[in-house]
Amino acid sequence: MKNSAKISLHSLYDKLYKNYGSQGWWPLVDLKPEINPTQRGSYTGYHPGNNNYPKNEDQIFEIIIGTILAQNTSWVNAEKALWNLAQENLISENKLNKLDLDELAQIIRPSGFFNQKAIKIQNMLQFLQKNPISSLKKLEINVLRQNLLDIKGVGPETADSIVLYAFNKPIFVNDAYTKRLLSRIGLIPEKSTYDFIQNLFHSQINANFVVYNEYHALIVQHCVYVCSSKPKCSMCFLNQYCQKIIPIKSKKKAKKSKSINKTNK
DNA sequence: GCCCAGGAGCCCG
DNA sequence: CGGGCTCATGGG
Repeated sequence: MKNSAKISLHSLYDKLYKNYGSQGWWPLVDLKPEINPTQRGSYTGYHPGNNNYPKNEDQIFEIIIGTILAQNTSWVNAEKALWNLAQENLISENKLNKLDLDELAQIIRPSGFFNQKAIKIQNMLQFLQKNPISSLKKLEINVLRQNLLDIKGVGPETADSIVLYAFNKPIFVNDAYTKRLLSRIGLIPEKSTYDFIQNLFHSQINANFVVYNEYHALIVQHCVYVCSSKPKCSMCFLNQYCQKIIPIKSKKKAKKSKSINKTNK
């Protein structure tokens, strides 16, 4: 287990891309009548089309709302909330500004944490009134990121997702999947901080919007279906590089230290 | 019923 | 600065 060869971040990207291809994030809601809920992004693999093009302000706005709705939930659930908004033609600053907090919360219910997320969306709306999307586009990347981080309810992953996927600026989006994958293949310690992991990518992968866009999306793709919390190591094309191959059907816990706290809770 | 999902804020030592 | 808690729906 320990003598597996380490893979570089470049090589990891190449292998993910070779296996999964372009992910075309960010997935946008598509209200075309022939597209029913079971044909949308979350069901067809998250990426119905290539979204790597300059976005208009409506699309930027939708992505910003989507990043908040997607916090700590499945994209399927976040998309249901977006779908609810879209059906009432509410994915616009003007419309959302007229909506009161409780109405908004009910509409986005499927995304979970809906009371908190409604507040976060309103915080974002206030921010956008002072800082319209047209002006945000002109900001230097780190200034934009910091402005977003100052909004209550926008943490590092959400800010970076907006910078990258809404504004097409090159920044690497770290997340729970990235940490899980990298720690399993032995590239980082399990308790690495957000910034440490992000800096690792920034130091080894040249700043490029398309690459950062695809890289994060590819990691999500791989971790949802293969390197999941109960990983499918036998079908993983990375298992020759992995430090933590978990045999299928293993019912006993690998370590007993951590599970004790949980079961006694 | 339990576990998990593209986090963030807050509190506490 | 790190760890634990809270927020909550929906699918497996």
